Amino acid sequence: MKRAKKKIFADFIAQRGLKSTKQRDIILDSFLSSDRHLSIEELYLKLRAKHSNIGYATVYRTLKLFAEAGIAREMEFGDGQTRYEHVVEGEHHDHLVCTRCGSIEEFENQTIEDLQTQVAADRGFLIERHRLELYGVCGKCRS
Amino acid sequence: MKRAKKKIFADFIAQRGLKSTKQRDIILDSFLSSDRHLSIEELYLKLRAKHSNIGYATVYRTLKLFAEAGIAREMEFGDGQTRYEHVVEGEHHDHLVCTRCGSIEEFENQTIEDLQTQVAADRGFLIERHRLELYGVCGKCRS
DNA sequence: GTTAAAGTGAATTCCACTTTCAATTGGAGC
DNA sequence: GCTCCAATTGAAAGTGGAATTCACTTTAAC
Repeated sequence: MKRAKKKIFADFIAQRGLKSTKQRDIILDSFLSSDRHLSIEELYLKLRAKHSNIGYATVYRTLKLFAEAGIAREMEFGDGQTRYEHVVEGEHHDHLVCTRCGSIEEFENQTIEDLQTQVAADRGFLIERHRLELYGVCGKCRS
Repeated sequence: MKRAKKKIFADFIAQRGLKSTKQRDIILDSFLSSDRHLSIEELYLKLRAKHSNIGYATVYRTLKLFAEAGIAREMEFGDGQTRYEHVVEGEHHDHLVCTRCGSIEEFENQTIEDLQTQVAADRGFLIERHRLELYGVCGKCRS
């Protein structure tokens, strides 16, 4: 899967006439082997540990590129930081966010999706995207 | 209803040992007779038109107070600005946000709520609150 | 190898709040 | 009404994360 993502990004780069650089390679590598919901800051700090010469701006711009290339998605869970999550082809999911430990789980529910579409249709509204987040206490924190 | 909200806020003020000031009265009045999803900036500008002596910081702090008093709720719809919506006793609703004109509609769907609770329960997760927003094009913008 | 376009990163700016602080103002007790 | 003091106000300064600038570097296509 990591291969596939790299391929997608390489194609994106080529198709847009952009350049392949070692910073982008490093950032992509690090992103792909990271937690599924990473903020710019977190990735930047992680990178600094090994590559002290990569700037915040580059991480910021590269993540934006990932989003444009379709291998990452921008998310925000109310802590004021934009997070980037890995995009899996054809998959859509919503989130369960633990307000104690901050962990983020994912879930899918087609029935909920269908109901959303119906609610919108009833009002002549055409849905482009949605966000559904459930905040609460995860199993681990409850026990 | 406007009366009821004013009563709630007056009680809140009294109970917390805070003071009743003309700025707070003016801001509350303006808030209650406004659109249901107002940003600080929007309310501030609206107020400036009639009362040039009310500062941004006061509007900001007063809206926070409204939220604490339970007559307003903080919301954020991805445009980077915090919005305050009117709270109606015992009511819960989600939002339909038009990405063209920025209008915000509300809706309720108990079945969706129930499914959310069930999804969470299946994972040992206890929901405290949630956010569900559908982004797309409203009926008006489509026609 | 040359070179022009693309990329980089330290530093700066932007922006939406948030807090500070000196001056002002309710309001409880005379 | 008058005093006193904590609460309030608003201009201005501060914050923190995002976004942009700009003076170099690198790439990659000749």
